Amino acid sequence: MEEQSHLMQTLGGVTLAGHLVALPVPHDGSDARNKQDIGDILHQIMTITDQSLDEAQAKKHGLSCHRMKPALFSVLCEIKEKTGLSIRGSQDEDPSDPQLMRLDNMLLAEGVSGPEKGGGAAAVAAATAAVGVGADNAIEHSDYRAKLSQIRQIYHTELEKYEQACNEFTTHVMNLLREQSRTRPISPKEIERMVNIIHRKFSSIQMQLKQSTCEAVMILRSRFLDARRKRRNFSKQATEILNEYFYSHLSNPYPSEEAKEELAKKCAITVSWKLMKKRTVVSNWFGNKRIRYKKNIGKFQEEANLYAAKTAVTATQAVAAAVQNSQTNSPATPSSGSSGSYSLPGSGDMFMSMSGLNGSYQPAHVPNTGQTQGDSIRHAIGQSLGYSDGLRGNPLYSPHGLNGNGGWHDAVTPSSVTSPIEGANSVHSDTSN
DNA sequence: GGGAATGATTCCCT
DNA sequence: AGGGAATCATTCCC
Repeated sequence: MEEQSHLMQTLGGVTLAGHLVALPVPHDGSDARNKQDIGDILHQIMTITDQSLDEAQAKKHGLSCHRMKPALFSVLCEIKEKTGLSIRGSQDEDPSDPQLMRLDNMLLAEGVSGPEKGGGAAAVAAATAAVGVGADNAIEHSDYRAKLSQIRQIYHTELEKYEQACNEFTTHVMNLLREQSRTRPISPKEIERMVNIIHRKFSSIQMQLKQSTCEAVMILRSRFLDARRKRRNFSKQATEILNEYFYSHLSNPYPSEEAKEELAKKCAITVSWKLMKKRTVVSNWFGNKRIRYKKNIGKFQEEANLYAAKTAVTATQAVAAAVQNSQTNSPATPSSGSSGSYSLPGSGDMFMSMSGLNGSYQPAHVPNTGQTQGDSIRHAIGQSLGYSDGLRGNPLYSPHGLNGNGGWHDAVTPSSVTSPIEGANSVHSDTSN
C-alpha cells in the first residue's frame, strides 16, 4: 500500500486515463515534500541493484502489474516525444533521394534490376542495335549477356542478403523494444521510428551496392562498346533504307536532324550510340556516300537506277492510295515534299530518279505551296507515269542536283536547263569530278 | 590473300 | 557546327 501511495504521488497531475494535466505538480504546495518523494523513488530504484535477482524480479513484476503503470508510461512517452526524440525524428525525414533514383533508373535501363529477362535483353538489344549489326556478333553478345547476368545475379544475391539482414535486424530490435516496453516507456511510435532508422541505414548500404553495380555495368558496357569500335558493316536492311533516302533525295542528300533521327530509328541505330560519337552514324554514312557518289558517279549508276525503280513502284502504290483517298475524302493537305523531314517513297527526288529510267524530265524540286490535292495527285501521277508535269511548265532538271563544281547545294534551286534528252544514264551526267 | 567496299576518324574549311 | 576530303582500319568477297 505504501508503494501505491508513492506511485500516486509521483503521478502528480495525471488523470487515470494517463493524460497530462500539469507538470511539475506542486501538489499541496510543499516543495520539500515533493523532493523527498522523488528521493524515495530514486532510493528504491538504487536499492533494486542491491537486491537479489528473485527479489528484483518480484518487484519488477509488481511494478509491471501495477494498475497505474500504463498511465505513467503514457505520460513518460509523451514527455519523450516532446523532447529530443521528436526533434531527431523530424530531422530524419528523408526526401526521396535523387541520386538513388538515378541509380535505380540506370539499373533498370541496363537490365540489372527489374524483370528478369526483359531488361537485360533490352539492354543487349540496344547495344546490338547501337552498332547496327546482326547475328554475326552473337558470340560477343552472349559474352556481354553472360557478364551482365553475372552482375545481375550478384546484385540480386547481395540485395536479398541485405534485405534479409535488414528484416532480421528490424524484427530483433522490434522484439527487444517491445520486451523493454514492459519495463520502460517506449511508445509504438518510437519503435516505428527506430525501424525507420534501421531501414535508412540499410538503404544507404543498398545504395552503395547499387553504386558499385552501376560502376561494374558501366565498365562492362564500355568494354563491350570498345570492342565494337572495330568497324562493322550495317545490316542490308539498314543500308537499303539509307540508300533509299539518298537516291530519293539525290538533288539534296542532306537529311535534316529529324530525318537523321528517323533514319537512325529505322535502321535500328540507337541514340545512345549516336551520343558517343562526334558525328552520328547516319551523318557518317551520308558524308561517305556523298563523297563516294560524287567521286565515281558512274559506279553508282546501277545502284541509283535500282533504287529509282524501287521508289517508282512504291510511288505508284502511293499514288494509287492517294487517288483512292481523294475519292473518299474531302481535300486535304498534300503531303508531297522533298528535303527536310524524312518522307520516303512518294516524295522528293524520287521522281527525278525515275526520269532517268524513262528518259523524260521533271523538276528536281517542285514547290508544293498552294497546290491543291487534285494538282498534287495529277502531278504525282504524271511523275509516276514518267512524263513531265505540263502544269508546271518549267522542266528544269539538274541531274543529281550536282552543280558544276561538284557541289550539291545549288541544285536545290535549279537554274540551268539541261538537255531534254538524257536517257537512262541521266542519273549521273554532270560529273566534272 | 588481296583488292574492293565501307564505316570511322581527322583535319580543314566555311 | 556541319560538311568535304583524305585517310585509316576493318570487313567482305572473289
